[in-house]
Amino acid sequence: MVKTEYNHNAIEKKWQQNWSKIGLYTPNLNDLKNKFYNLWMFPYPSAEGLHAGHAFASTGSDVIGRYMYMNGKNVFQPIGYDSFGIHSENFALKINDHPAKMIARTTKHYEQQMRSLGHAYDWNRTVTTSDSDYYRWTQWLFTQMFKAGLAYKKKAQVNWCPSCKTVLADEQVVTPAQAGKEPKSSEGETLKIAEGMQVCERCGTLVERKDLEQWFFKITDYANKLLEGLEKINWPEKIKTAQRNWIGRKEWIDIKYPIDGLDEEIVVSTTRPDTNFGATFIVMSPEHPFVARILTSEIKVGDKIKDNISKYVEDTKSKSDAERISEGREKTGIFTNVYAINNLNGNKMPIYITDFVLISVGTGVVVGVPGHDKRDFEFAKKFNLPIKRVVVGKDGDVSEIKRIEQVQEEEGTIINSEFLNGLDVHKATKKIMDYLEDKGWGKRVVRYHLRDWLISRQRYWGPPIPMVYCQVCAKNGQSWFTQERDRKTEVKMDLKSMEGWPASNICDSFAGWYPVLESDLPVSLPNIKDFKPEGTGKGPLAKHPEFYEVECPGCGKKAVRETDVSDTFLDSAWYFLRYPSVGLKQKFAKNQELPWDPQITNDWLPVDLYFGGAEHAVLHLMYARFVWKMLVDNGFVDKSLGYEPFPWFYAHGLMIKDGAKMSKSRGNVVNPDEYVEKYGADTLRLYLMFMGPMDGYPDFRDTGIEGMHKFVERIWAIFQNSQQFSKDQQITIKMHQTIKKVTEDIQLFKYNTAISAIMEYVNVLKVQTQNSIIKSQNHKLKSKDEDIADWVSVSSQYLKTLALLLAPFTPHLAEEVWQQMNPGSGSIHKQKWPSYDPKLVVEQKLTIPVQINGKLRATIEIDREKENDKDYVLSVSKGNKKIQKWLGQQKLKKEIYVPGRLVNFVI
RNA sequence: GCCAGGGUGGUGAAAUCGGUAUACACGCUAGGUUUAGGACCUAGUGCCCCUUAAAGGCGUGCAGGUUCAAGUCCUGUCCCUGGCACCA
Repeated sequence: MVKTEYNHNAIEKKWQQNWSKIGLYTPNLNDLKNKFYNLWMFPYPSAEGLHAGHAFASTGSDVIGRYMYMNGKNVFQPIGYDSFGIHSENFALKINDHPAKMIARTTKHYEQQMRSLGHAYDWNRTVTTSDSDYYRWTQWLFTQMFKAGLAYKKKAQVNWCPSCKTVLADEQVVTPAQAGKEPKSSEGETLKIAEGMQVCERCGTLVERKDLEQWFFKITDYANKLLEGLEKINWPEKIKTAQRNWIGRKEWIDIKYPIDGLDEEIVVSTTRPDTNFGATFIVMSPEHPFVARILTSEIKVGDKIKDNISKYVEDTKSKSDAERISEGREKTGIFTNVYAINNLNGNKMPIYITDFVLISVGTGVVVGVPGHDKRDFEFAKKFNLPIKRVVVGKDGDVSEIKRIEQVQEEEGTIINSEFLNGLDVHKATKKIMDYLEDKGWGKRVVRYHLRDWLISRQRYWGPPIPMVYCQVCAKNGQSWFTQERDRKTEVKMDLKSMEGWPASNICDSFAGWYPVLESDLPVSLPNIKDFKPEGTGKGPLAKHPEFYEVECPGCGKKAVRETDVSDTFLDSAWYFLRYPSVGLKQKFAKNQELPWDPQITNDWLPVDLYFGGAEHAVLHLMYARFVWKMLVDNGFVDKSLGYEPFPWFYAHGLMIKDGAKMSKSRGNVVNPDEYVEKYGADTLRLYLMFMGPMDGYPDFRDTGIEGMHKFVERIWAIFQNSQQFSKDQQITIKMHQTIKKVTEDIQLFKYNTAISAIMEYVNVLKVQTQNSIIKSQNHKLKSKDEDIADWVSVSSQYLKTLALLLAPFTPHLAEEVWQQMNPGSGSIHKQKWPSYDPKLVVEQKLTIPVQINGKLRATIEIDREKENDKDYVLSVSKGNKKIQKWLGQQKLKKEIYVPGRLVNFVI
């Protein structure tokens, strides 16, 4: 055997340079035949550099891209940097650097790292979200949101991270487990994980609530569209479920109860009216208008009670929602001295005011059913209210009955409901909803859990929100909307046609606000030194009059610019639209500038395969879908492209190290660079893909990668000894089987089993190599008997196939051996993926297990042609010595033969 | 609490229209080669019984069931991971 060492460093570098030189991965985007837009979620360039988890995910995406390439697809595989935003800024603050400087450094480092992994990225079309050339369009997107009536500023109780010193969207407030961080107090001390903990997705600090005026995007307008769209897309079920849960569509019923002695009604909302027969009281949020009317004495309840209520309402004001509904907290409340009447049974129910009922949920009034609800039960115990349970019959929902029995042991009366007898929860709910609507006592309402997207951030490193506020215009009730209305009236647009105009009826609420003129974009982020967040509720730009003092776009007088920046997730909500248009002229349409070329966009979108992490289930993946839908609805993206940006999404898993998620604080971050240096990118890629299924949570281990390195060297050795192969039916069959297996597995992202199939094939070749050494010595003597030409061509076919199958996993090695074998034939990555002959994937000999009473006792070998000859197979089985011994004098009860699978004798 | 998904050797994991459980690797053991180590090569490696071999018994979280046959299907149960949650 000839031994030549495989110099991975030199060979990998050589091919990376060559591919770049010949532009192998820069597709001609005007060639639309078989387009395949293969997208991997772009990383944010942290100061620590790319870690092995990135390499795992990106290689997974690269393998399928390369496979598609070899299957005749015109693959576009771009890469960029999510470099704007809080994550990058936090790193810059940590290392005491300016984010702009840091990003310039880290993106360079990332590029170098990603190039070294040998991914097939089109380096001519990259995107960096902090470039003004990019964020100009993020700002443009904001103005379009505003003009579509989908952006508004409102004072609200919002999530506040005391460490990042900014507000956060609901989606960015998570459990410590989701953040993958240990929870921290606002002082930065590490806390023990407790149930219900809500932390900042970025830094793990316990989130607080603050009342602040903030910009929101009306994603709630799209709740139903976001929900419906999930039905048609090829996404993992768990991601779809997460989005469904987050959108939280539920059918409620608002039920009217007359108030005893008053000409009033109270509207209670519920999703479980089936338990309504067991209602014994009503609880109302302190913010409810009914309470306000008590306090103004419009509704008379007596002075003493009124005073108590007034005090209780005041007390509640100091408490956050989270605090009010926190588990285990003792129930509090005030009786109003007013009763409501349950239409269903005429029962009088006392009305209480309590803080565990939130005005933001339903109608802010809840009917108390202590027999069926834990909170109501606690409340009833505290205020000595009756407890009643509704039994809906033996055939009812089992868990429901169990729950009832549990309470029954404690106290209360049982009501047998004939009305709902025998129905499960869903049917009972439907029946009573129908009944209540028929009687006119209730009305079905669809409600969503989804909340509007809080878009402003009191930080520096982001696109300044391109909005201007003018006090003069505000006083006059003027805004962009009033101007637009006037303009439209002036050009004699049919006013009726404006009915659908999103903001035609909201002009008032936007008094004073103007988007920055499109021609004035970008609103550049000034290079300031005091960019550190201070936590005042205003961003660092608020200290710079030279930034915020501007002319009003409406009246030309002095006005102020918004000083908050937008959320990072806005940057990443549209980047995939930008990639194909990078490098093209900015002015794409006749009358309107767009961030993308409409033609190229129509040709290349939507994304064919989106490859990314499951952690973005309700963040990026929800925001991007929303933005896309808005762009389609407002004519910026052609309807014909469909209403979903990612029809196919694959969620890869997460690599761990020593049983935990990689993080710098744990000190378990694996840097791919040292492995690339020591073993080569091909070995690393192969190891990462072999560790386990792509959607799993593989643990990185050094010993594993050493094993893979040996495998790579073994492959190299086989190619260096290629002349010693001879034709062999066993190898031919194995080759066809391997092509089949690898092809099928890659399509299912089962790279680990695809690689093990290649290993089996290599093991067969290896045995052959050894046998060949002996054979080739005899060969000279017998060469007349053999067809040498055939011998050579078959031999090279075995190896060519091996190289082709390896190409997506080990692109450099495959290229090197391919060029050795086929000089001048072009890159292996442009070759056609091998196909298999279905006739040649089956072996001529079959091994059939023979069982006695279902236990394996022997195996027999038969010819493939005899596969369906039951009598023959059974007689061979009975002729087997071991089986004869087992059968002996026993009576054969039954003989089973599953053709080609097994034989079973029952005795 | 509700909704998904999952529990297989010392380790990562294969195998689910029911049909040879543990493929492929890692690790380990023994031998070869080597001055030694590493590397490489060969053999072995689920557990139990046994001097060894042959033969056998037991084995996919646990307890049952269906079946000629169960990791795979059914019932119950325990545990783990993820999503939602005093949402009324």
